[in-house]
Amino acid sequence: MEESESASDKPRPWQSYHTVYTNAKAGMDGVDKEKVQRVVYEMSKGSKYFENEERKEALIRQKIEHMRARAAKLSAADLSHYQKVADKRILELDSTRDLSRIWLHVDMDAFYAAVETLSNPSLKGKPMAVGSMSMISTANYEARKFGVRAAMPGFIARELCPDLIFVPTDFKKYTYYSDLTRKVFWDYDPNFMAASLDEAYLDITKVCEERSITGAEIAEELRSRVHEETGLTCSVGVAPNRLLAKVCSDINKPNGQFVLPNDRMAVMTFISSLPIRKIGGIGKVTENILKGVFGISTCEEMLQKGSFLCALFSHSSSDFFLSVGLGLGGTDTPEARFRKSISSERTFSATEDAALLYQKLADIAEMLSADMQKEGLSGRTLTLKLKTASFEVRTRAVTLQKYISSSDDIVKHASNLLKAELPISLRLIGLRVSHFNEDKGGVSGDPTQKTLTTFFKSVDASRRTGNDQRSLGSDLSDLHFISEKETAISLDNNETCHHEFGDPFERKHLSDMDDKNCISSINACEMEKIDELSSNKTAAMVNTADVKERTTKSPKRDLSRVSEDDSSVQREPEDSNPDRLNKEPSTSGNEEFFSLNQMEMLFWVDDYKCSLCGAELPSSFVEERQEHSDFHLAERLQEEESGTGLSSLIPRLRIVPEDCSGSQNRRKKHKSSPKQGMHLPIDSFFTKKSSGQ
DNA sequence: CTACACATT
DNA sequence: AAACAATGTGTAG
Ligand SMILES: Nc1ccn([C@H]2C[C@H](O)[C@@H](COP(=O)(O)OP(=O)(O)OP(=O)(O)O)O2)c(=O)n1
Ligand SMILES: [Mg+2]
Repeated sequence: MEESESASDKPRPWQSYHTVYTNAKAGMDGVDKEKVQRVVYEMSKGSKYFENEERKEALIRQKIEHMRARAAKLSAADLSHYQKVADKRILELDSTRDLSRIWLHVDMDAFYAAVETLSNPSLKGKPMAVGSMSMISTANYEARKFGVRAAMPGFIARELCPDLIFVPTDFKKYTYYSDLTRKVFWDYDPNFMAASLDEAYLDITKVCEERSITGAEIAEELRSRVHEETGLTCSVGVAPNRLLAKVCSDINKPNGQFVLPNDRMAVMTFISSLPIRKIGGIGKVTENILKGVFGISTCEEMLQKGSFLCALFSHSSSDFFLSVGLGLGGTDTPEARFRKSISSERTFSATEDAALLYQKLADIAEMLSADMQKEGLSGRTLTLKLKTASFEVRTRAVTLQKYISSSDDIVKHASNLLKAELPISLRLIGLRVSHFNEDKGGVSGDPTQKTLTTFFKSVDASRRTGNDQRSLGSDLSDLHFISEKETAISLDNNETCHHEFGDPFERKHLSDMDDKNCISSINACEMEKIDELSSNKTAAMVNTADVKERTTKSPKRDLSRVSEDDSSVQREPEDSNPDRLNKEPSTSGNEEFFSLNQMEMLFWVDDYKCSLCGAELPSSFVEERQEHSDFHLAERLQEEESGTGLSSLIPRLRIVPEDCSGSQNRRKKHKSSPKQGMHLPIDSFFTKKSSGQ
């Protein structure tokens, strides 16, 4: 506020620092962005963190310059060619539009903060943030008025709002309330996809039909039911696909809803003036690049600049951008995917003491190994992640001949990787294991499928548009199946963080955009479905409706993890830990879902009784519930097994195909697959080569 | 495959 | 004083 200087000559260095904290977000209406910018800058400048941010920004600026130069070099002939390419792709994409489904996205308002206020009403009306001085998970709307928001360090937030009250995170609480909301969601779509503890996607097509009522009415009813059951408010978005529904739920947040009719014209009108940054998958960097290089700020401009996008970006990236311009998104259903990697990392005060670093490494290996054991995982690729004292991140990986999972094996190989980096001053060490064996995909026919998939790639790939992905399994009401993980961490005191897993919604792609290509993906998803397994045997039993065509969603598992770490704070019972670190309850529990879900759905009636066997377990017994669901899962798996022949299964089994290369999407772009050149050879040549010089 | 970058919660 | 953690995905080489 007051930057009282009227003088225009005064230097304002903070204006050059681009924080993400001033981006539009619900509750940021009357915020004095200039002040936030200045305070964040003042609190940041001179720090190692800040210097690294500046370095990264400089690289992005370079990237933009480079792309600009390439765009400027395109000849009239090139542009003419790409215009044709773009027009053709737009037509193809548009032909995949499916306006037959009605998707609803629910997003709880200031979730963690709202839950904390329920348990401590005295917080009502006061600016409050959930998290620590190091990191804030979220803030209530009173605090947001000051510019305080998720992902902001607490010490900076306090500067913006001196009276800010800090409340440590308590995942058990959030999981409990999340389960309550899911119970409501389940009534509208038993196959709903949970995107995180506080978000979910529901395909309400069927409910609307059966009850002959509109999406708006369902939204209204669902919101009031959620409020009745939990005392919490949420915001809803209803649209023809998930990508749009997600955007819509943010429009009238908090405690509001927005319905986008299943009408092509309505969609195009809506999407046209929409800032691209509102689309999931388009973050700070992508926004800057599209704006800086092509002057694109709104979705409709994606179509207008289609020729440039096709000329400078990879096929998948440009397809994604074009589909955004058309307002396309995922309308299909499920598929659950299994985790592809598991990792653990820790931040500590920077040190260059090799012995100390090796000790930290061993600690992390221990935690990771423990997490892997909980899920019976073992993998061949080990990746060491390092963050230097200057915040520079490095990764070093090795792919082994054999699968490893023991702490000793991990430490052994990780030490070799670290050794090559010494001497070095680090502030974080992390380890990730991927290339699993376990899950392997067993189940019927995977191998075959993969192969086939490969072939199809070009072909069918087709996709269906949109895609999102999702994840989650969905359902299950209670159990949180899905798992979301949230983690909180703590550093010194308690910091917390968290996060959940993903939601997969729409796109992913991204990547670095670099000059040539970048991003991509869009559709995708498809993939094989696992269904084989699950659906087969089990599915048969229950299925709710069965249908949706194929399997319906399967569950997904998820990942969750936890780590514990040093001490710190609380942790609850074990695995799930409390705040600080993350936690999530479940862990292995998730896996079950998928099967459970499909088949019968294990559900906690009245929130305490198992729908399958009547056993009573209050939702606060997170772990116990997991074990319980595991038990049922195991039952099902056995049944399945006998049928399919999987043999070892363990709890998690199912695996999905996954394969490394990405089957699903196909689009990965040329890169990996040599073959695909078919469709875009021309583009590729021009794009990369000729223009690039 | 490896390394890196981006995104999301 | 103080800037997380976990996962997925794309891409270049
Ligand atoms: N960087 C982030 C983003 C989110 N969260 C947590 C806290 C949120 O309560 C929860 C849900 O995320 P949302 O993005 O939906 O944010 P909120 O629900 O808090 O607020 P909103 O009202 O904007 O949805 O996830 C977090 O810990 N760190
Ligand atoms: Mg929310």
